[in-house]
Amino acid sequence: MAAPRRRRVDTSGWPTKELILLEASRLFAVRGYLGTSTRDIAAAVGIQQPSMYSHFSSKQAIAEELLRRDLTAGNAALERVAADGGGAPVELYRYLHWEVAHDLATPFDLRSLYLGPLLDQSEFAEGRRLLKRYDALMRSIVERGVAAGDFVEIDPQFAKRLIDGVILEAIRTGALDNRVDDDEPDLTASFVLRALLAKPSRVPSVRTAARTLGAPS
Amino acid sequence: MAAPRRRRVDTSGWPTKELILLEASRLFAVRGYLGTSTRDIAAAVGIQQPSMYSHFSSKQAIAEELLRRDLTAGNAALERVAADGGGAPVELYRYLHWEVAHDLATPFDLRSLYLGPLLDQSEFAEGRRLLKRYDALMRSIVERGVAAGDFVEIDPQFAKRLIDGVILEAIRTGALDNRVDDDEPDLTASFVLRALLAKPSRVPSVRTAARTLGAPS
DNA sequence: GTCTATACCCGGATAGAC
DNA sequence: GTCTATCCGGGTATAGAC
Repeated sequence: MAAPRRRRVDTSGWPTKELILLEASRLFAVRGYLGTSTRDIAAAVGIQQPSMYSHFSSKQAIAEELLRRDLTAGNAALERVAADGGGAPVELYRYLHWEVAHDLATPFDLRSLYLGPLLDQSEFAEGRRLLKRYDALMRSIVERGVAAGDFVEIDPQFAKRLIDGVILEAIRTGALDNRVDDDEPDLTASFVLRALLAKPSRVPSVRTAARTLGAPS
Repeated sequence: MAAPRRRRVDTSGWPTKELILLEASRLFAVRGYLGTSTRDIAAAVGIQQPSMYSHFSSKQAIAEELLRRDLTAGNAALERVAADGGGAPVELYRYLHWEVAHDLATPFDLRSLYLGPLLDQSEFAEGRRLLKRYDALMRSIVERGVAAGDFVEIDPQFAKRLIDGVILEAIRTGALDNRVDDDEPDLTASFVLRALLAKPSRVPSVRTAARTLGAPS
């Protein structure tokens, strides 16, 4: 609970539209989507409130754009990992590593979009559609791992929920400065694999295999 | 994502104040705290909006009461578990088991209170205070487990964050009907212990020892 | 304790000049 | 693309009768 400072980003030269997305994501994270007014966002960017409507047709459109960009990138990474193959443990490790690294590196703060009830609202159907794609891809990996005997015998849907919990925790605290000095993406992926692998002693070899393949860029 | 139905509770004979707390918690969970109006809550209870102010001085007071009850119960369970002793793995198992069972059993739906940015707002200082107590108790267990060599060598603060992620996932999905048929509290606690124990093979004996001690009632 | 009526504020969004 | 001015709806909360 020590002084949660935020990362700093050099925004010089960013177009106004990008600044709106950045500041909106941060205000959404701290005050929530509904707790953030379009006047708050405009003030953070340094423009007047109606000027935002030259870039976005509504406040909702800002949140949609943030969701679209993030979920598209995540799904693309997950698809590349699955296409590269290597077996469910390696694929899961590689995706978790990418996801946590992504959460730590992105200037946007997407907490409230995934943690709050925002995605449950009918207006955000596109985000839900992209999230379903993620669900299917992730469940496929877990199912293959269980079927192949790589993972412990566990309901794949249940395992996926626990994995989601760990990922959301990374999103939840990724923007804060209270992180450990070590390799957080590796620590997180290893934590999940220790819990899932039928033989936890395989974690080092999975890590090595994943590292050989590199990031799903 | 299959049909998330909600649990049903027999509320016959409940006093109006309790009905307000129940319906408010469920509306907060689905629409968010700010997305829920006092009119919504009153309509769900079956009274007029101003009648709520005979029971609570403000909408915020409703959320505070929900937080106070839940966090007080959780901290009490955690303190009893720690007082009973038995070693960090057993204590962690017992608390996680209690917490998940509690999330599945409570009629209140407290998702938005813990998942959204609500607790970050300055108005909810009491909730933050109670949550700090939880943080200290939980970190103490993890630190003892690492120091004693029961757990893998891991930054205790980092391990606690991952545990929090799993607990929050239980809160996030506990009110839904998409759960597995098996013993979810045990599955969740076992998942975490497999990831944390230096010797994952100890999970069965930890579970047995925890079961012998029973629930921290 | 519950009702009706209402005060009052603040939010999203539009109009139209520059 | 940004500004000022403004509309309108919906939100919290209070007043006061029953």
